[in-house]
Amino acid sequence: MNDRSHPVLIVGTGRGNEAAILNAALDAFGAEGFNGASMRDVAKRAGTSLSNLYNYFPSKSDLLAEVLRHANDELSARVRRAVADAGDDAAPRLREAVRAYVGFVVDHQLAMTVSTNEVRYLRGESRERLTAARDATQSLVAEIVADGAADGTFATPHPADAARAILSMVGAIAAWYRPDGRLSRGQLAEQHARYALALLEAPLPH
Amino acid sequence: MNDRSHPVLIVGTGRGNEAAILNAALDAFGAEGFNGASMRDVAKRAGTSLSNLYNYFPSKSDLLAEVLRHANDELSARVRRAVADAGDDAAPRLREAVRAYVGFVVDHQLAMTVSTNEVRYLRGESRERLTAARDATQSLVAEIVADGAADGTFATPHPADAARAILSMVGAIAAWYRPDGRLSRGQLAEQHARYALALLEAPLPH
DNA sequence: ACCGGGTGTGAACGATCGTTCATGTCGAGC
DNA sequence: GCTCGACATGAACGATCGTTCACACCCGGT
Repeated sequence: MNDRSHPVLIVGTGRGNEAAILNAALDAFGAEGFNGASMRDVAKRAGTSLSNLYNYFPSKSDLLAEVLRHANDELSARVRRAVADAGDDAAPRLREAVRAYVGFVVDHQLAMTVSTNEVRYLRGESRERLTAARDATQSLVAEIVADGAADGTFATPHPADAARAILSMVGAIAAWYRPDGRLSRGQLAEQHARYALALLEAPLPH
Repeated sequence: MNDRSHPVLIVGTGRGNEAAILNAALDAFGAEGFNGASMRDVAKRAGTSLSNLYNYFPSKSDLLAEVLRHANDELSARVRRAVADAGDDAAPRLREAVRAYVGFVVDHQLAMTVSTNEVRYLRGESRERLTAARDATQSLVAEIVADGAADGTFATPHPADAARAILSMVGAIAAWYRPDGRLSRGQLAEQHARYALALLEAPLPH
């Protein structure tokens, strides 16, 4: 049991069963959807009791919010790290950002799926906090595109929307990717980096 | 009431309240998700009684399956029509296919959202039937890409996956498009047609 | 005149939901 | 040795769920 094809998203948090509960919630929400999964499902997957969940999270919604926060934190950290090591030119910076983004989607496919499909079930402040955090992550890519468009590296006449198109295309990988499929993790990242640069009308190697 | 910014997806079907129920189910599933929306919600939106729904559809799942079938039928018809009038060359054929696809997403944003987000709650035969129908629709675009790659119109080294990337990018419009936003329906279609051709590494007008 | 099927309704069933509560254990700090 | 908070449990609450049922209305064919 617990033999996964991907790294665990949430590691020890200091509190007793918190990480186990969060990972269980990720699995449950991913398998059945937020409304389809019950707190009893989450408890069973986490190997604890139903009522104990409420010692860690005040409600099912808060549990979802915490899961999504951890997912975006990891994605954001990966993209930030990749871009920081990519020099100053827009093209290689974008290439590395896309490769990092694809890497997250492959490594944490379920987290990406839950992030895109279930965020709409959050309400109020937690919804806004998460949307803002996700926008910040996406801005990492959008700024590279804007820089490249400004200095002529990217010739696309619509750079502002192109960033969103690229992120949509990359995020959607989570909906169809299978680890045992035709494409390896590396090939997938390479292909999508090229798609992104082509879409931006950047010069490509032949 | 019933003052919509988009055309109604399902029109009269011959049976009494069938179309009203299907459109109500589309609205309910779109607003709350399949598991979040109740049959009582659907009945209220359709202006009929809870038990009467079961005179038309044997279960909530069958109701979802019918909604998704109508949505894909309309999308498929639009793309087919557009491609049929687009001549023989791959580039204009792809352009018209993407424009038609974007047009559907804009005109039936909720249907597109429900189609992508809720299809996973179908099980068994209805799930397979719908997946097959959706694959057939997507193949309309995939075949154009394959033809264009074969005759050299599209220079991308990865044509098979490029079609999926394009459809992901276009389908994702449903997640963010707002009718009162910066982009008109026509501009959105034009931009995405260009994104698609650029991604395929086709020659572009300057 | 009657009858059967399509269409409609309100009440009800058993199951499951998110959440709360009373209670228990256990180890760290005084 | 005692206390207190963190962690854990099973039972229970009221609400809501999908579905079924018994029963009515209406109308075209006999």
